[in-house]
Amino acid sequence: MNRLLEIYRRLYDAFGPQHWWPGETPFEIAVGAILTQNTNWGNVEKAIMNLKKENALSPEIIHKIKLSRLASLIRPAGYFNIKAKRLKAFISFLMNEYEGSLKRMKEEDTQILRLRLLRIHGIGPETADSIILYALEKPVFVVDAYTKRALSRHEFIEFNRTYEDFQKFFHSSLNRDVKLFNEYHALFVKLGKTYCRKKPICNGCPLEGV
DNA sequence: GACCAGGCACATC
DNA sequence: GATGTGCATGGT
Repeated sequence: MNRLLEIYRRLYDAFGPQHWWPGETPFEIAVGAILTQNTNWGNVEKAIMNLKKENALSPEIIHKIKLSRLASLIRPAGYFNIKAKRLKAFISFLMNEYEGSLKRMKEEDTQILRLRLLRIHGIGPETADSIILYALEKPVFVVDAYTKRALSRHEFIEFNRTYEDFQKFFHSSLNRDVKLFNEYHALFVKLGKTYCRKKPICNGCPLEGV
């Protein structure tokens, strides 16, 4: 039995479907992926609400809006000066290379696109993969801090391995399935919020004894 | 008041 | 390649 599928089954049985990503459009998902960097999702929702309220949640508006104005709108998400620049950088890329269209971006070869996203200032591996998986619905596995904690605590792989090492671990033993990767990552986040935090609450953890 | 949250870039050794 | 630091709001 594939151990990673065993973990998936346990998480799914414990928590059920997670209905990710929370967002109405691919563009909103991509914006959320940048805003949620090291930040509680509730704060991101407030920032996105501000953008919607001002009718600013579109590539064209964010592209031309003043940096200081954008920063003040996304203030609740934290790191707002940095994230305003990161949003601008991503959207310049989207406008210049794909006519502001995520549908166009989706047509790009996945590996090429991933490398191009990683060259954008402020887009690292987790953000790039979140955009590819959740906004563009292409099968790459998203690794985050919760995933690393859970797998290292249960001695599957050392915490200090690289992002790519963790990702390969999943890619090499699971089918490249968008739905599976979507649910699996979301379940790791759920697990992390419930049990596998910096200060773990291991009692009752569904991964006990895997 | 301390600690944490769905990272990333940059400096320094 | 490894380690340390700045970025910042809001909930527990």
